[in-house]
Amino acid sequence: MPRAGLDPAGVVAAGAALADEVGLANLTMGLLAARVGVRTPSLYKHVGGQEDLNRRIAVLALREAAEAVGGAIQGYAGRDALAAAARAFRTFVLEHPGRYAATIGVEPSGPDDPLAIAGQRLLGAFTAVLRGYEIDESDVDHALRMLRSLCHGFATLQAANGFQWSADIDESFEWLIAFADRGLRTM
Amino acid sequence: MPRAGLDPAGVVAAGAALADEVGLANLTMGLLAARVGVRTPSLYKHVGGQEDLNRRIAVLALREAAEAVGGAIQGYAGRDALAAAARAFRTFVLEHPGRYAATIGVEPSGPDDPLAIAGQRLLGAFTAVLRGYEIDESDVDHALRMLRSLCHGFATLQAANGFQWSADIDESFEWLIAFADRGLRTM
DNA sequence: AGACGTGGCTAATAGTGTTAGCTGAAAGCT
DNA sequence: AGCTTTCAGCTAACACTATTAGCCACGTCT
Repeated sequence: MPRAGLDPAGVVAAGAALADEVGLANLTMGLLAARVGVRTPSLYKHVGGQEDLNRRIAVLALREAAEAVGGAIQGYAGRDALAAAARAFRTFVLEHPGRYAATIGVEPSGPDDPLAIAGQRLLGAFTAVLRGYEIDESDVDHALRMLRSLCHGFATLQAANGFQWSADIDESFEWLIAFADRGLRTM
Repeated sequence: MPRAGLDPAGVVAAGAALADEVGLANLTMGLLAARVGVRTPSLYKHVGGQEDLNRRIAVLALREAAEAVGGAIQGYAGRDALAAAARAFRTFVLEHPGRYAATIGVEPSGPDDPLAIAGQRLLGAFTAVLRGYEIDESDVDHALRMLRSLCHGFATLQAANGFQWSADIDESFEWLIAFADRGLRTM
């Protein structure tokens, strides 16, 4: 039996890619094993099990999302930064629905959990966007939650085909960005 | 073997209640069977299987949510209606996380699918809220999606414990309602 | 009372996650 | 080089869940 040369990172990356392709719910250990060219039990040499795999995919997704959003806002401020962040976030979720779905419902075990750290990094990117607006210190947390709810809600609803009827979805998203921008500017 | 006197509606109601208690992911056919006092295979006399059960729970949840939101806004308009609708929606999701989770990711098969009809009813309640604002016809769809994204995003993030840090969550939600109201009033 | 439809049962099958224990390939040491 | 050690991958086995097949008794309807 020739070695496949796997490591945890490779397994997680393959799992994330597979989740994007077939949907997180259809990501099975057997399917992943076949994808990386190995029998199912061998996966347990690299990840602790399905739950552990899910957590690691979530960490990967949050890091990538933070990277995408953080990179997109570089050099922008105010409305431009908001638009860039929102678009980057939505694009990420739509291009990687499986790994993003893995982030929903996982709870960090503590403040130094890699999951918590990755989440904070994504949050940090949105916080940077808010610095381009004149917002009271006491409002920043609320505004952050509002942005997160808007982006998360819109992206997940679209990913789940939650918008059935007519109007153009891209147009709605741009409208939504403008709406948030106006609200944040007039505080 | 005395008959248990079950029917589809009863099974679905029990399934929804159980999903709220243990989480949708942990809702197993065996657990549900035990709950209603019957062996697992007997459930298949009332529902088509797990997927069918999930759809039916989703329909129930959407109907109940529409009822809750629709009832809450009766007699109110403008900001009061918006606040009542948002609070009712969030309360419903937090009190019934399992059945609400069942609504995510299910797609109606057609316009006369009970699922689609129930979804439209919920949407209708939010549409009624928007009638209290002076919004261009062309903006209504976008505003509706914005409201839905905000409420869905906030409620699901909170239900999944997505808000980790300090600030008070109820306060954030009220802030969010005020934010949306201000934005909708100044269009 | 007798016939019938049907809700409940047991038994069996398939698929998935996981653990135990073996074995040979790769890496390190003398 | 040869020896040892580690460990990635394998097979076998088990537990749990969904689902189907087929039987049987309860309750209803005439």
